[in-house]
Amino acid sequence: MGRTPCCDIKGLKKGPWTPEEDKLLLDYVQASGPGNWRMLPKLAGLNRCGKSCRLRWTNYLRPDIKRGPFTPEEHKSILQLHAVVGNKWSMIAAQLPGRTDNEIKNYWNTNLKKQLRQAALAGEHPALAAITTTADSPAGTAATISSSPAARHAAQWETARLEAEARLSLLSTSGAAAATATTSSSSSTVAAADAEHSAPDIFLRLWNSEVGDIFRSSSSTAAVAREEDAGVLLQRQEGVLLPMEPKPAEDSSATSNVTTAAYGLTADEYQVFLDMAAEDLGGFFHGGGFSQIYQSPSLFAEFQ
DNA sequence: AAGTGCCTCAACCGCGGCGAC
DNA sequence: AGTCGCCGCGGTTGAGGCACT
Repeated sequence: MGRTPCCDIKGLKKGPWTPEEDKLLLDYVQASGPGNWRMLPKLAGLNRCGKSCRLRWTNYLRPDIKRGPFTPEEHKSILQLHAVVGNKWSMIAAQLPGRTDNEIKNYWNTNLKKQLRQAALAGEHPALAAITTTADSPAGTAATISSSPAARHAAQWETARLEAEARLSLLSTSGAAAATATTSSSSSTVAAADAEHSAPDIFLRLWNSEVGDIFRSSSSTAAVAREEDAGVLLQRQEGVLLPMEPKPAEDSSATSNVTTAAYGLTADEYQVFLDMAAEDLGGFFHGGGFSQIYQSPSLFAEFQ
């Protein structure tokens, strides 16, 4: 390849946008619509790369962007969606109308992750401690999981399950505290709202569903050995996932065998499992997500 | 009032996916 | 089938604002 990135072109402006540049971009997009970001700067009279223009539009200038602090519903949705899909910010953003992936990512990194870590360091949630610390470490869980899809998937499910369980525990604790304490902090507001909703956790519901049954039955026996075989660099210690010493990379030709062997499934069976999970989650996502569920009593009842 | 450290968030960077050729 | 180029995503950075001493 070796293609020169568009932003390497000399003379293009970088850094903060001026109001004049914003107006040029806004006027052009409103007149012609977004698209062809590569050509847009030239057509709009901007001395910026297309990438920068797209980012400015999607994260700041778009008219449907919602400003202001996250609501308790949004807060909870982010927590639960993150437990299910991980750092798929665009996927999470798609469930929160008016919120950008960048905004959610920042919110998570500066707010939610800190909250979880503080709770973990307080000794209330050892599982969270392992998750939040290893996830931050370059040599931690996410970074050291092998490239095997099955291994990644197994680790994601396991991590999400532990995180969801710990979070439920955290919410029940903080919710009870919020019911007795009368502070005005945003976190207690959120906790109070959570306690008020006491809604089921999407991940635990999925975990306890038919999809989870299949996953558990196919992966529970000799789980540790399988995780090692599959290259999942984790070890379980009293319910806490800890990073293991890295093993030499698997031969790529053997990866598909490892994939299915890790679960004790044939390739077809594994695909069926993935399809079922996708279908279950897909229905959830296409149904409008958590905000939709919370706003609709019938949907909420159905979800329980 | 000045200095310092922390936090937030807009913006950048690098990479991968995917369609066009 | 291979290459090119655009787009979008996730991780990271750093300037500016804020709180604290």
